This record gives sequence, C-alpha cells and structure tokens, in this order.
Amino acid sequence: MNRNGSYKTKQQSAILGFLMENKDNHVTVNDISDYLEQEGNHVGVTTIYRHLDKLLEQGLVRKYTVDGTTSACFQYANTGEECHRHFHLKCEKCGKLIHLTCSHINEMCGHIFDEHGFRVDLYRTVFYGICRECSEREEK
Amino acid sequence: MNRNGSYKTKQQSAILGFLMENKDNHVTVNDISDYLEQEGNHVGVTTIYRHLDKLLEQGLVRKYTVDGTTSACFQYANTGEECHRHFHLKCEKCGKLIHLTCSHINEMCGHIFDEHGFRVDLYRTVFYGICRECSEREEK
DNA sequence: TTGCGTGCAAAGGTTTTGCATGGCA
DNA sequence: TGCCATGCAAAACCTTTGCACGCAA
Repeated sequence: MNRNGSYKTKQQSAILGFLMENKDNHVTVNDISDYLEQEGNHVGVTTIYRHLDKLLEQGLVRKYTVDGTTSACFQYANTGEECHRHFHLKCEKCGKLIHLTCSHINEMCGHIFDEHGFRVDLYRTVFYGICRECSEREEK
Repeated sequence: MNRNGSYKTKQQSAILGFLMENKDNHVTVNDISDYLEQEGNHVGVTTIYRHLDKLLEQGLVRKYTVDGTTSACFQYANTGEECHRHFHLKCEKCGKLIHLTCSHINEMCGHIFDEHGFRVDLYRTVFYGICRECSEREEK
C-alpha cells in the first residue's frame, strides 16, 4: 500500500478499517458515511468515492450492483478461497439479503464451466426466492 | 395481459414492441426513448419507466445491471413455461442471454432448500458471468 | 515547502413523484 | 363519464468534477 507517493491519512484508514470489519458483507458508500459520522468521524462522500476507486484499482475491494438496489455495493476482497463460495440469496418477500457459504455452489459453478463453457461470477449473481421465515409465515 | 382495469395504449404497445424486437439483447430506457423518438413516436421517459415496472412485476421483462454501465438494462423475457424449469446465464460482456436446462441446478436448488430453508425462484434468478465465446476472445 | 488529500459546492446522470391533462372503455 | 395513462417539471438520488484549503512527509 501507499505506493508511488501517496499519503497515509485518518480518512483512508477509517474507510479501510470499516471495510475490513465488514468483510463478510457488502456495504454502500452511504453505509460507510453513516457509520463514520456516527463515530464522530466525519468523512466527505467525495473522499469515500475516491478511496474506493483506488482500492478497486489495487484489487483490495470489489464493486458490484445488486438487482433492485440503486447504489453500488463494495466489499473488501479477502484473498481466501472462501470468498469464491460466498453467494447471495435475496428474499423477494422481506428483502433480506442472505450471505451463504456452501460448497455445493462451487461444485455447480465448476460444472457449468466445464460442461457449458460459462464462467459464473458469484459476486454478481443473486439468487432470488423466499427465505425460511417468509415460507413459514406463508404456510399459516 | 391488461388485467385488473388497465388500458391498452399506443405507448404501451410501442414499448413492448421494441422490447420484443430486441428480445436477444438488453436495452436501456434511453435506447427505448431514442428509438421511439426516431420513429416519430415520442414517449416520455416517465411512461417508459412505469411500463417497465409493470412488465417487471408481470415477469415479462428482466432487469439487469451490467458492470461499468450507469443505467439499468431490460430484456424481454420468454413467457413459456419452460423458463420455470431451466435457468438463465447472462453474459456481462456481450449481453447474450443463455437458457440452460441442467439437472445439476435442480439438485443444487433442492440442497439450498433442504439445508438452508431458502426456496430459490429460478424464473427470477440470473447467473452473471462470461460466456464461452467472450472467454475465448479475451484469451487472445 | 511540496504536492497529494480533503471536502464543499456544483454539475451530470438516472430514476421517481406530483399534478394537471389526455385518452381508453 | 369514470378512471387510468401520460408527460412535463421538479424532486430525489447517486456519482463525479472543480477548486480552494488542509495536511503528510
């Protein structure tokens, strides 16, 4: 980090710190802004966008958009393999976004690639459906 | 169509017509607006957004966000029942929509339901990724 | 001191909402 | 006639850009 003449600043480490704390979830620029504000640590959104752009270039975060949302989602990119198995379930009833780690998914993506030549991008893919709670609520 | 007290209008059929003509590609609100304008058939963007919302609810179009673009993409969706049985791959490079029937996917959905209580709606779910052709093109 | 970092304000773009008018049935 | 549909304008958002000032090294 901090290559070719860039400075270390409080804002930078605050943003990166929040991203790392939430490495299991994606966050929006608003999430970051609100959190820092709440911490009594105001950082302008401009600065947040600019840091995210840099982190993106360095490959330290991933950016994606989830269907049905308007703003971009960012997530700290851990280098572990698990993140390739991390996928998203979106409940169409309550809107809840579920983060799930499951080896079956990985297996299936491998199959799709081997058999059909299509490389699935799990970061971008969201499974729509009905979550357990909403299913149970419906049955009554 | 035209259930519960909705009217048929020129704008409606113009929009749907354009979507159907371009069912192999995704289009943006701007594409629709520009095309209709060019045809001497002005339709306000508000109207386009409202129709797309309705069509989305009825499952007649799909909505995507493709990385690197700012505006949402829409694509006419086949209404055939087969679409409930197979699943969809969307190439992020060329925009192609691939319909695939594969037992692995059903197996995996069964697993997600059994293990995680989440009932996946294959009709609404789209797998994002890169298709074989675009992969091969990239390698060069 | 030097030059990048910051943040406000403003601009640019997409999507939504309010409201008066138009048009289908 | 009774509603829904339409479209303009304006608002609401998200994101980027310009510019003066702040701050790390």
